[in-house]
Amino acid sequence: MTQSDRAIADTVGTDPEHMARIARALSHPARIRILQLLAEQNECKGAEVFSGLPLAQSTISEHLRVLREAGLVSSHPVGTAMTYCLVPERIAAFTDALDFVADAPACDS
Amino acid sequence: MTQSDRAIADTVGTDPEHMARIARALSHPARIRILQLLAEQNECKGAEVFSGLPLAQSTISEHLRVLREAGLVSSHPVGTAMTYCLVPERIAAFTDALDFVADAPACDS
DNA sequence: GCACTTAATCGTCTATCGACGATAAACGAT
DNA sequence: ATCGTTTATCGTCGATAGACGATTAAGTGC
Repeated sequence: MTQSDRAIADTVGTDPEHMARIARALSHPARIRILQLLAEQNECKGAEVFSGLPLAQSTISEHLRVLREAGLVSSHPVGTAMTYCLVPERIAAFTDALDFVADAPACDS
Repeated sequence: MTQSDRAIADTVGTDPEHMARIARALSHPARIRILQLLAEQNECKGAEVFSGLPLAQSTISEHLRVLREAGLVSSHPVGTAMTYCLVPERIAAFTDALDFVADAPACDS
């Protein structure tokens, strides 16, 4: 890892606490599914998220809260409903931080 | 996402269960620290991992087990000690899968 | 064989997660 | 104002995670 690589990494945030929080938000299949659903709808669609998963409405709402608190998803009301959007930059920042690990040379043994 | 992108993604594995398992393994600050430590030592060093964190030996051993079971770290005995190595490909595969979400167009609202 | 070092496992405890149904809160429409 | 729709929150429960010290297992060296 070069000096400038390190600088970029610091910008992006390699803080273990922070990275772990993001990973935690990603650590449930339903939440991955939600992100994939949102990624598929390039128009950030409302809460047919609720019908897209075999889980109770309250459960999905909770998953959305976790994703929102991690900054991976944003939401805003639209009439009586809600629109959920990906925040791709946050996910990209996380993968960037991880890449400094992924790009490490493999063990030579 | 193009057709060929999708093919790559499938190869790499966008299965939510699988992705969530990897994220789960990454979801603890101590485990992130361990990966960073291993990435810094380009020679995959033994268990001065144990002295690198303010945690009991048994706790760190447990974290290493989680990382090993997720395939992110490998280990082999060297004399009476142990050598731990990153498996960068596994981490890369995970970030690749995530990038299909990270590369999604941002919400236009 | 016996001591010594190192890592993994066990047992226990507390804290957090994830699921659900029920309820509340916000809003639009009539 | 009331009703229906949509989402968030609450309360509860069982399951899992994470920490630790103690113990076991594996390997080296005498």
